[in-house]
Amino acid sequence: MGRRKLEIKRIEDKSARQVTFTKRRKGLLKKAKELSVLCDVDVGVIIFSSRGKLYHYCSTNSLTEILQQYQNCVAMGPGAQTAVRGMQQEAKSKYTGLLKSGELLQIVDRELGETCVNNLTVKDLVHLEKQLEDALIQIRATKTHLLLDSISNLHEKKIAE
Amino acid sequence: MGRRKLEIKRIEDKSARQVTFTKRRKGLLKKAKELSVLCDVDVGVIIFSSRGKLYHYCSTNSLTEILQQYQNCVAMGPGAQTAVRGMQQEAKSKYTGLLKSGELLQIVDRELGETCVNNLTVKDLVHLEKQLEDALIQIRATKTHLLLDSISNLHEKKIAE
DNA sequence: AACTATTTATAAGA
DNA sequence: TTCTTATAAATAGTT
Repeated sequence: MGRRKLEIKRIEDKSARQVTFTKRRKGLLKKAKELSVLCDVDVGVIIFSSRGKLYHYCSTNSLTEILQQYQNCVAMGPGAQTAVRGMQQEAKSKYTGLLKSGELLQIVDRELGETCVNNLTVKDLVHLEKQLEDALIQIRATKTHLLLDSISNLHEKKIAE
Repeated sequence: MGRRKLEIKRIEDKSARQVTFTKRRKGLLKKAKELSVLCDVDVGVIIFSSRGKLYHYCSTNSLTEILQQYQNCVAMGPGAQTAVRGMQQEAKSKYTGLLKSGELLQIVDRELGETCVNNLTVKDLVHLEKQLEDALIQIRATKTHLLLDSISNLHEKKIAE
């Protein structure tokens, strides 16, 4: 739909490619929205430009929700969801305090046991993911704390000069 | 683009809605593919019909990669997107195989050693943080992969009925 | 960034 | 439903 019929292959001219990207990206996102509204379905579109910039559309709050639907489709039954949620709560209350040396990691390791990752269930992975996230939060908080301490020290020294 | 101009709102007639869904779904997936080829970008499209049937397109091997990128970009600020990309490349080359049982965690734990977390340096924490991030990326990729596999299985079963 | 000649998508009809 | 066709919409090349 233009002056000429365009062969569908990579546009070599960088400038032309960029222009086409802008036009067609807009078009695709518009059509995704129209489809979702007209037909009352959930639609998600993700576009990563070559420079790593993200463009997206989704009919629900976030694509994560759509992923959640994938999970819901999984046969395990509706009870599995509640279980996962409960497990996350447990993890949260269990590790609210400061991360002791390797403690959390040991726990994770123990739970992982000798199981090969190919035999892990989604449930296991969700659990592991949550624990790693908690550990990261702790690590980052500690790091920030240390950095702020260093800045304070420097500041005091400067004042003392 | 049809005999009449169509207002973009839910089509109430069920039959007409189904016909439009079939047509526009095909169109959207085609346009997604064209965009990805013409402009050399990564594109993912997920469509969930109201009956829970899944349709999707992705330019890379699996939706897993794109969803992974999306998850990371959404979790962090938009500025961190480029950094994430680099990190993922690094993690990918570092842990090309599957994550062995607790292997990475054992490494982290060993590096943490007997040191109390309060005595760690910022450098140590940055290192630990990085490793946890890598582990998270692996876990998430594996989880998404499992989920998509489950969907495929379900889909096949449904077709088999 | 706008324009417009054409192609493409598709709404309604057969 | 599938195929057809008139028309709307998207967009390639131009200015």
